[in-house]
Amino acid sequence: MGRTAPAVERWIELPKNTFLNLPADKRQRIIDEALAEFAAHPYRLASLSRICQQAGIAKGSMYQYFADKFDLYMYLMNLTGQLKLQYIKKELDTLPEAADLFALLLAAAQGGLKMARDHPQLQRLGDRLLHESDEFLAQVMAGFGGVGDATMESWIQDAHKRGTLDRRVRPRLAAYILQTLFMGMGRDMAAGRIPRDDVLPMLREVLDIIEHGMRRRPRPADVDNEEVNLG
Amino acid sequence: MGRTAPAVERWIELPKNTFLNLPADKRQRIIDEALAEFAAHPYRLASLSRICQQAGIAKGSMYQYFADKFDLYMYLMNLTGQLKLQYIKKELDTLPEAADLFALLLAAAQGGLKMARDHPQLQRLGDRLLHESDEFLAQVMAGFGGVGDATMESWIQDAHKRGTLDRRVRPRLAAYILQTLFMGMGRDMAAGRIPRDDVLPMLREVLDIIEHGMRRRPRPADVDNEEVNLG
Amino acid sequence: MGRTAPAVERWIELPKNTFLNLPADKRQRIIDEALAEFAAHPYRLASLSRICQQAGIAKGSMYQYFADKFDLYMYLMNLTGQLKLQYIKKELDTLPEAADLFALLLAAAQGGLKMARDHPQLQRLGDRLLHESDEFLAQVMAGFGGVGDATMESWIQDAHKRGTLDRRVRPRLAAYILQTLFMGMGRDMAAGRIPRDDVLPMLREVLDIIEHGMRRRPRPADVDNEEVNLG
Amino acid sequence: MGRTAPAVERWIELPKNTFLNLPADKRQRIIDEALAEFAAHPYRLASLSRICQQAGIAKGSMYQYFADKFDLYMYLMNLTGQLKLQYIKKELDTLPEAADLFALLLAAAQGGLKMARDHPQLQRLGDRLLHESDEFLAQVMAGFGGVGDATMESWIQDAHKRGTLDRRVRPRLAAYILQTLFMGMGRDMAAGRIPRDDVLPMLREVLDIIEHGMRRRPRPADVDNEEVNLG
DNA sequence: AATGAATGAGAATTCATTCAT
DNA sequence: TATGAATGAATTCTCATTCAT
Repeated sequence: MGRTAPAVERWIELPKNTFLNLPADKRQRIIDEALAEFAAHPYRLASLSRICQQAGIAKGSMYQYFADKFDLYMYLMNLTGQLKLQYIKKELDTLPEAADLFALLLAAAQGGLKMARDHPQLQRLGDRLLHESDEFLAQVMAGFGGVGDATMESWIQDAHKRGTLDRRVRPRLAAYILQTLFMGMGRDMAAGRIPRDDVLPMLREVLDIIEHGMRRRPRPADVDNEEVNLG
Repeated sequence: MGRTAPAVERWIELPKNTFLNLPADKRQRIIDEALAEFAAHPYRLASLSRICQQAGIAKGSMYQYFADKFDLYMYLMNLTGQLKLQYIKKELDTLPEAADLFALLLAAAQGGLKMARDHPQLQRLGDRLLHESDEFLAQVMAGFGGVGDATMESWIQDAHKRGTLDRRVRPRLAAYILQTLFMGMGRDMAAGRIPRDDVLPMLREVLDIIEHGMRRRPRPADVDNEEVNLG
Repeated sequence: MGRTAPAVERWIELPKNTFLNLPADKRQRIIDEALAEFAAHPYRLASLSRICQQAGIAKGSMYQYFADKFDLYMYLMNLTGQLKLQYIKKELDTLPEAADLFALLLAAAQGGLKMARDHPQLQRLGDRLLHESDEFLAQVMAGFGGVGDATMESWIQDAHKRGTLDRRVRPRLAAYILQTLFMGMGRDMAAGRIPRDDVLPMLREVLDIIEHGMRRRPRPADVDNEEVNLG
Repeated sequence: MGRTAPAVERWIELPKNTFLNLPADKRQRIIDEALAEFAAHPYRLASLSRICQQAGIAKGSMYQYFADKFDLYMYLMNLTGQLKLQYIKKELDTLPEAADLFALLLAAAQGGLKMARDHPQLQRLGDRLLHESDEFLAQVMAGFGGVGDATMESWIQDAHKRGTLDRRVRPRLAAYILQTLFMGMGRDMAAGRIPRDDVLPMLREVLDIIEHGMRRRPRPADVDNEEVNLG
């Protein structure tokens, strides 16, 4: 699947100049059709022939723009990542300097979910990644430098320092819970399992629960009682 | 992809007698290799040729055992479902009659995660399903009689009646949060992103947070204040 | 297709004793299903698996009864030929000793068509033969000793001697015309293109025309005139 | 076998431009080999692999030229139909305006037989059609706009009006007799059972007999007498 | 004598990629 | 720079035949 060339080399070629010099509308057309195809099928089943046919270009031309199928795919993944960052940054910029952890989380998640809502295909493109074969996933990940949910973890550590969160809540775990829920909601919305308009209100409900779950707990005694039940 | 034959008829053929009469080790060998293949690739890309080659049987033989690729796939899905039910049932049986909601949840999730830990391939097989085409998914689901995560929702409703949970926590949403987290953990563990031995302790931590997030909140006034923060 | 063994050897094996010793009903069952299959598909597409399944015998058993697919096929072809001869003979036996040519023809054709009517599958089995590949046809024909439409030719020669027919009608040609028409009608009836009940009256009409076309022509002059038109 | 796509859509693709733009000799080579294959085997058994191998092209290339096996087949059938019409038209054009029925028939049949003589494979291709499954036949026929042997029947009706034919000769039956004989002769010649050079003289002899059989009969009384013989 | 599991060649079709124009 | 024809390996599935029990 794909090639065996080392990831670094791959990265360099990304799209050829021939592609970047293309008239904007033609370039966009190709991007759109490629996205539609890769969002609709797993990598191996996405068909270059179909993309070319839909975009109205010759099959040979695609190879003037990108080294191969994998190159095109990585280009799209890159676009996706950049766009998501933009969305998130835009939401965070609306916050006051000293915003509370859950305000940050809500803003970030809103950014992500808004992107998923505005560009469901990009969301699906990303989701598919988790379900590609391991070899393929490794190949793709080699291209990205560990996209880092480290950011979220650091937020949580900050909140700990401020004493907002219960001390037993490990930052790693908290980040994991939040990421998992956000990704799941994004996936389900992109797949149409959650109506578009429900997703932001739903996000608030989820965060409300999580916040209560993580905040400093008033009377440790109660907690211990319950922990007995859990055992 | 697959066929259009009515689900009921399909069900009957499932594996042919030829397969069931096979010596146990040979049968297991075929199951193992098929699982490995279907766990590693989406349905359409999973290759019968590869399975046969790995299992050391002739390509034609596979068609003595199963009607076609889809039949083999459904057989594996069936095994998975049955096994998962066993795991969950076993955990639930250890609970006292009048167990608390979170005790139930912990037990059920423990069951699921133990299966995922013991049989990561089965877990991945199930996960892939979400990423197949809608059409294919419908075809597979037609074969199963509504697997029902209604159970979890009904548990939550019971807890509401007993007054354990905050009244603003909607059962649907609560069930969604829990399912998403459990599925995510199962997937990540099966993919090796969570070490096997960490998963059960981690599950407790997660449930602890969620429980605190959903339980009855002492002073409603505080909650309202916090909602301001979230805006 | 089939084998390359010399035709004569083939002939000898025809059905093995294991088949002839079979209980009559089981034997008949096999014959029936085999006929249905070979009548419905060209040789290469007729499926032994299907025959066995329909007849309720094991695939291996078929090879206890017949050397191979071709052997079974030839056995059926043989049955067909014998049955057709019986039908024809029966019709001819109803005629007076010194029957006229066209009475003979009508009787013979009636015999053939009655068989086609009573056993459309046998008729189709025979018809298919003409459309098998040349190699296959040669192989089959090698098994039959030129089934002989010589009989018909000799009848016509007799009629010539009696002066019934126009002297310009060559026996070979006359036989060809009649055979072609009879075969065509048989085929069309077996294929359902002619209703069963219409076939015998239709045969009379056809023979009526042919008879008038072949009988001694009163005034040769007229004929010559028309021959000018035909040129 | 084949597809279920509506006939009209099919028609459009017939051969792709890729095929039409091919150098003439290569295109012809492919047509020749395809004809040889489809003339030698029923549709289902005709092998694209064999055609490609014989024509010296890659298997994948065939799918650049035609949508699928059925498309190639229909293309050949089309060629056949067009060519046959040309042959027949050419013969009919040699006739005077007010030609006699049997002059028309002779001309038309000569056209058909000349085509069969010049292109025996095309003839066999058409003949096979009768022995395909009804379902397949319907699919093919859906692509043709009713080839119409109504023409011949109308000729015969005209002849009736002019009083050339005996009034007891039904046009339907007459047309059937002629069609059956012509088709039979075409088939037998294409299969090599009639020497090429014999076929046109033979056709004259056949038509001479048929003409005498159908023309107005001088003394009805005689005819009745003969009918007694036929009984 | 009867079984039925095993086999492997061969079928149609798809697709990323190359290369001459 | 753009084209689109050519390629061949890979896919699922069928079937007559063999052979150990």
